Parts: sequence; C-alpha cells; structure tokens
Amino acid sequence: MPPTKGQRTRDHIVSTVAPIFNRHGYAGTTLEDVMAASGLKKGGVYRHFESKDDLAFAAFEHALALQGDRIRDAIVAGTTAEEKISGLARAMARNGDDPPIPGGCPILNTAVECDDAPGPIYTRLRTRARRAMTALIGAAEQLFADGIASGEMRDDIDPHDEAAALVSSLEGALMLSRLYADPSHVQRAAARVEERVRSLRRSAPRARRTAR
Amino acid sequence: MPPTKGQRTRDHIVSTVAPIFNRHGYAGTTLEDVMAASGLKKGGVYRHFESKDDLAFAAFEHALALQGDRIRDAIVAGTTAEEKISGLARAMARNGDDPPIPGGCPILNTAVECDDAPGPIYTRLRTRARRAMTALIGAAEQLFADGIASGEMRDDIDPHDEAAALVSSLEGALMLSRLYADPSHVQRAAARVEERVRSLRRSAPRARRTAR
Amino acid sequence: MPPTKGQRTRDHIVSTVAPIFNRHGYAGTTLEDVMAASGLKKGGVYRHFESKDDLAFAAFEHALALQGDRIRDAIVAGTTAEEKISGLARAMARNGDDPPIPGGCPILNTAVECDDAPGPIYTRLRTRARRAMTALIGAAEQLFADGIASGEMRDDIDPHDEAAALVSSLEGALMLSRLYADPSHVQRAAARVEERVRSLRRSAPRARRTAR
Amino acid sequence: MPPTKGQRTRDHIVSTVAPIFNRHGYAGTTLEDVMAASGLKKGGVYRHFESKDDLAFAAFEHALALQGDRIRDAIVAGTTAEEKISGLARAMARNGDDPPIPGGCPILNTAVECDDAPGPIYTRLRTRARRAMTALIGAAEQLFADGIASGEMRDDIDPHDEAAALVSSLEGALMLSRLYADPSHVQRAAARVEERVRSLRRSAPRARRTAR
DNA sequence: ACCGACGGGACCGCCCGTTGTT
DNA sequence: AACAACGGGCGGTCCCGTCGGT
Repeated sequence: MPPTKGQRTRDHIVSTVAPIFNRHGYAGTTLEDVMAASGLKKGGVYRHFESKDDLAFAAFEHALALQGDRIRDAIVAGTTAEEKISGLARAMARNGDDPPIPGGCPILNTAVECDDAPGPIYTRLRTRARRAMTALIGAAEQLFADGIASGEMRDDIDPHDEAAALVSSLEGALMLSRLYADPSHVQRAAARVEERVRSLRRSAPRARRTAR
Repeated sequence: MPPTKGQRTRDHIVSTVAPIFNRHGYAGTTLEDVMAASGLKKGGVYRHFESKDDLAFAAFEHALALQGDRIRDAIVAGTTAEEKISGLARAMARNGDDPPIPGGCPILNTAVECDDAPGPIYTRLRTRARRAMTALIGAAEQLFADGIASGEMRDDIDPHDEAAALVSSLEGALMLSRLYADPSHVQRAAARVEERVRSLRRSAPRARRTAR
Repeated sequence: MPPTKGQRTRDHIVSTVAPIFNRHGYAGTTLEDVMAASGLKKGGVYRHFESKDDLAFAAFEHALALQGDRIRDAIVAGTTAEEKISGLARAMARNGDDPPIPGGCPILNTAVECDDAPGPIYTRLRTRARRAMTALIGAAEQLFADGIASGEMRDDIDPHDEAAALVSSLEGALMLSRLYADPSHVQRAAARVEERVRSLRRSAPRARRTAR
Repeated sequence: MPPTKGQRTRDHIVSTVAPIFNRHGYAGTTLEDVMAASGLKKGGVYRHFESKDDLAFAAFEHALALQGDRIRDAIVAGTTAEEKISGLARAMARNGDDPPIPGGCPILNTAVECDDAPGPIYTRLRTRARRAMTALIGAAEQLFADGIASGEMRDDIDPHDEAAALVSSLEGALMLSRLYADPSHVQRAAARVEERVRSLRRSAPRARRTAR
C-alpha cells in the first residue's frame, strides 16, 4: 500500500525544511522560510504539524536519520574493525564538503543552540540530540570493542574513551571547517583518526573478521 | 586619567550582557534580556550602542577577551613548552565546569550560530570568530614550534596540525560536556592532550627553556 | 415517508451543535468545536450548511424550538389561566438548573451578543430573536387576556405590560442565576410571578376555562 | 501633582476603548478596533497593557465605574428611601436611551458573554461582574432596609429579595429594550419599580429622612 | 455523502528602534 | 545621561472556506 498523499506531503515538507532548520537553527528559521522551501502556505503546513516546534523536531529527526544512514552504510561497508572505524570517520568528515544534509552535523548544531536555551522545544531537541550522540558514540565504542574481542586491536585501550575522543575531535574539526569554510580541517581529523586506529593494530594480527 | 562615567556604564553593560549573548546566542537574546541584565532601560542602552548588532559584537569581544586572558595566564604560568600546552588545554577544559564566561567557549558558540546564517551581523561575528580562532590555534602552534626549536619535543610533528588537533578535540569535547551537562568529557580531552604532549618528549630531553 | 439520510445527518449536526452555540455564542464557537461535537469533519458539515452562519442560524432555531416546546407543554398542562401562567414561569425558571438546552435561554444569549454587533449574521440572529421574543411575550399576554376574558382575573391590568414584566423579570433573574451559578434567583423570580398572578384573582372567581 | 503623560494616555485608551468592548464583547473586539478608537498603534497600546486581556479588564472596570457613578449620584440625589430607590431605577433605565457607556449595562453584557466561556479572561471578567452585581443589589437592599428602619416603609418585606427583584426586572427589561431598540421596556420597568415602592409606603408615613 | 488537503487571511503578541522629555 | 513613550513590522497560530478525491 503506497503512502497516502498526506504522508507524502508531510515527508516533502520535512525533507525540504530540514536543511533550513539545520543551517539557520530553530530560532533562525521562520515559517516564511518554511513556506518558501516547501511550496505550501501556512494553512497547508499547519495541517501536517501542530506547531513550529513539532515541525522543527520532525526536521531534526529527519536530519539525524540522513546522517545516521550514511554512517551506518560506511560502517557496514568495512570488513575489519579498522575499516569500519575509518569508514565512520570519513563519513563524518564528509560533513565538511558533502554533508548528507546541508549545514553539517545536526547533532553539533542542535547541541550548541540548545545547551543553554530555555523553553520546551529546546529541551525536546536537546534530549533528542543526547540520544543521537549517545548512539553515535556507542556505535564507535562497539567497533573498538569488536576489534579488541577479535584480537585485531590491542586490548590496552578503553573503547568508550577511544570512541569519545574520536567523535570529539571530528566534531570539533567540523566546527573549524565550517567556521573557515574549509573542509580540510575535518579531513585531516579523519586522517588522524585513521592513523590512530592503525597504531592500535596488534603486532601479530590474526584477525580476519570482526563480529557484528 | 580615570574612565569617564559613560565609559564605565558602557563597560557595565557589556560585561553584564556578554553572558546572555554567549548563552542564548544573538537571535536568542532580546533587548528585554539586555535591560534586565544591565539594569538600564532601552534608551540608556542605545546611548552607548547604535544597535543590537553593535552591542552583540562588543559583548562577543568581551567574552573573547575573558577567555583569552585566562588562556594567556595559563600559558605564561608554565615554564616548559609541555607545561604551557598542558596549561592551555586545562584552561580550555575549565569551560566545562568553571568557564570564564557563562555559556562556554564563545568562539564555539558563535561559530556554530553564524556559520550559515544570513545578515550582516552574522558576517561580522563570523569574521571576528575566525580571527579569534586563528589566534588560538596560532598560540598553540607557536608553543609546539617552540618546543621543537628548543629540543624539548620531537621534530617529526607538524606544529600547525598538532595545534589544530588539540583545539578540535577540546572544542568537540566541550560540546559534548555541554550537551550532557557533564564536564568530564572536556576534562578527559585535556588529559588526552597532556598525554599526547608527554609522548612527544625527546628521548634525551636537553630542553632548557621555551621562548616567549 | 421517513426522513432521508441527509436530513438525519443534518438534524444530528444541528442538535449536537446547538448547545455549543448557545453556550459559547456565535463568535465563541469554532468549526473545530462543531466537528468535535458532531463527529463529522469540515467537509461533511459543509455539505449540509453553506456557511458557519447558516449552521449557527439553524442551531439557534433548534434551541428556540426546544425551549418553545417546553414552554408550550407547560402551558397546555394548566387548566386555568393562573395555572398556565405559573407553568410558563416555572418552565422558564428551569433554565436555571435544568434547561432544555445547555446554556440557558437562547433568546437572552443571542439578544445580548447581537444587540450591537455588526455583520449580517448578527442581524439575522437578532431578527430571529426578536420574533421569538415577540412570540413569547405574546403567549403570556394571551394568557392574561384569556384570564380577564373568562373572569378569572381582574380586568384592571394591561395584559401586554403584565406579560412584558413577567418575561423581563424572569430573564433578568436567569441572568443572575447564571452569573452566580445559583438557580435560586430564577426560582424566586418564578415564585414572585406566581404570587403576582394569585394577587390578580378576582374576589369571586367564576372562571370556567381559558381558551387555547 | 498632575497625572503623568503615560497615565493620561492609558486613561485615554481605556475610556475610548471601553465602549467598544461593552458593545462588541471581548471576543468581538479586535486590536484593530482598539487602534482605531484610541489613535495609537499596537506598540503604543502594549506599552500600557500587557495583553488584550488586561486592557479588556481595565475597560470593564471603567465601564462599571461610569455606571456606578451615575447610580450613586441618583441615589444621593434622593432624600427619602423611596426617592433613592426610584432614582436608582431611573438611573438604570437610562441605559435604554442614554447610557453612561454605549452598549448598555456592562454587567449584563459581561455576565452573558462570560457565563459559559472557558479561558482565564472570562473567569476574571465573570468574577468582577459578580462583585459589581453584588454591590448593585447590595446598594438597593440597603435602601430598602433603610426605608424599613426609618419607618418609611412596611416591614413585611425582605430587603434582599426586593432588591434582587428590582435588579432582575430592570436588567431583563433592558435586554428587551436593546433587543428591540426600544427604550420603553426599561422605562416601563422603572415605572413599575416606582409603583411597587409607592405601594410599600406605610399607611402613616412619619419618615422624614432615611439614614445613610 | 463524507473526508483529506490546502489556501488565504486575520489576529495577538513581540521586538527593535526612534523621538521627545526630564 | 537616561528614560518614557510610541511606531512599524514581523512571526506564529488559528480559523473559515473550497476543491478534489473516494
């Protein structure tokens, strides 16, 4: 059964509007922007969303999904833990020049806008951003744990700390890239991550395949 | 010659208002907030600033100065390059639980709000943020260069890349700390920086003194 | 010939919606309320009514009919003019605690909302309210005239003035009852009417039967 | 010390706007109407009132004050209780053709609009209307009590019931007058009140002056 | 016969900036 | 030097009505 017309319109609104919210933030996005991007009038938009807040939340989830899909794809494309982690890093680095959604990493943008802002919408977005970030770090952590378990990697590292360091440096570098409009910062950060992962190889690598 | 009354009032406004802008961003700060924080009415504020934009810019510079002072102090407190770099990292890490200005690193906040926003004020702020970030990375870079020059550190590293990595990971970790309201992320990032710097020590350290 | 399906739906809408209009007034009733009460969607409603105005008018007529029925029943239940008038008064007094339509006397409500409001719908409603009020006063007037004609009542009263006084005091008291959410005001007003009617008895009542 | 300019403007707004609210009701009055009547723009209006609700409440109080003044004046103009009560009745009757505020009795209008309406503003208005109505009935009640105490009136009546009956019939008659745009209804109601009061005279009236 | 979907507009509240005044 | 007062405009929400589909 194909999606109903309403669903299609709703999806259309979300997908066209998500870049606006990701680029300009919640406060910086007006319904005028929404109308211009979606091609609908206010009345039409409000049929599908109860409020600007709801629309912003849906747009955020959409952006998260797009980025999540790309990262997931990069992970499954790798065979070894090292490849998977490198893929994750490169996927995040693409936020610099070829982001899945214009405006770069939605978690970063939302986290910075929401961290001190009052109001229920910011609480909602922050909570969602936390979940997404926890999932991202958790994914990286799992890859490190897999690499250790399979014997591919050294076992004297803390997967969680390693994952947090990876994400931190990539997000920070992405911020730099976006500030200077120069993707090289993230790209070099990704390269550093890959180098780091290489340095974690066991001397006698007998690993052939990471689980999961 | 003591500062005139007008100057003092202007400084008062800037210093009381800077935290608001740093926490809520330019768009999220209203003149109502400004009035409440400064204790002045709109007319009083507009005597010292031509527009909200000018005030926001002045507040941003104030926040930059506060953070810059703290970092500079931490640097000069160290004697070796390693100590200075560690000091810089720890100073930035304090943004997590004891920031020089509420809201955390103003460069990070401004960079993320301004990167895709239209309007002249965002261009001004972005330009200023770039300068500040360039200075920050440049300071770290100089410290690495000094460490190499003095023989304290290995010379097979790229000072600029090292500095960018340092700042990236600290800013990224700060974002995590603020997202989760948990300062441990930046603190662990600072610890990783210190460990990294330690690992750059020359085997036979004959370091005498870093310049500056 | 039984009512067609469309007719039944239309009646259903009117009867479920009339209380809303009577309680909240024309301006205070939205199509959302109408949809919630009737169980239909906007499209369904607009198939039976050309506009909100038409629906409001139909709802008003329905409310008038309900109240009119109750009053008529009370009148025919009495045998003497005095009983009939008392019945009329008590029927109106029931608007205080057990109204035929929630919200109390629709004539009162509509009269007050419409008296100074611009717009065609208010003119329509006002005109209809006048007719209903004229009928109500006329009915009471007729009862007094009957009482006089039959010799049951004194003939030194003006039936029209008497009827207007009756209605005025009951409507005014109903307003008080609704303002204070205390039905005693109308009930006491009805008691005063009954007392007044008793005081109009001829010394030697030879009443046989009032007409109608 | 003369009233400040802001106060004067505020009073100007209230006095020009009160008739609008009294005629069209709260829901029927828009800020456009307010702007047109007061000559100010929204920004100017919102300087003096936090919301439409606050303005409506102030306008209601103003209307109550105007009507209250007129009734008070009519009461103090009389010497005997009978004269005072008659004065009160005639003052209320003037709502039919020469109201102190266009739109007629504000208590009546507000009571009917608010009795079943949800929302905080209606609760506020209803509460205020109750207080005003209680004061009005209380004033009439006091006059009856004074008449009895001074021996001017018969003592076999209940002042409270008498007062409620007086107000009820006048308000109900006012509703009729406004519905038909015919002041004769209230005027005749006032005449009936005067007649009723006359009928309460003691056979041997020795009263010369009512207290209070 | 009923509903989903969308347009168009009005309304309230807010917010920045300017002017007159003290 | 500071403030009260006011203008002008935008942004979000709601609400009535219409049009096409089913």
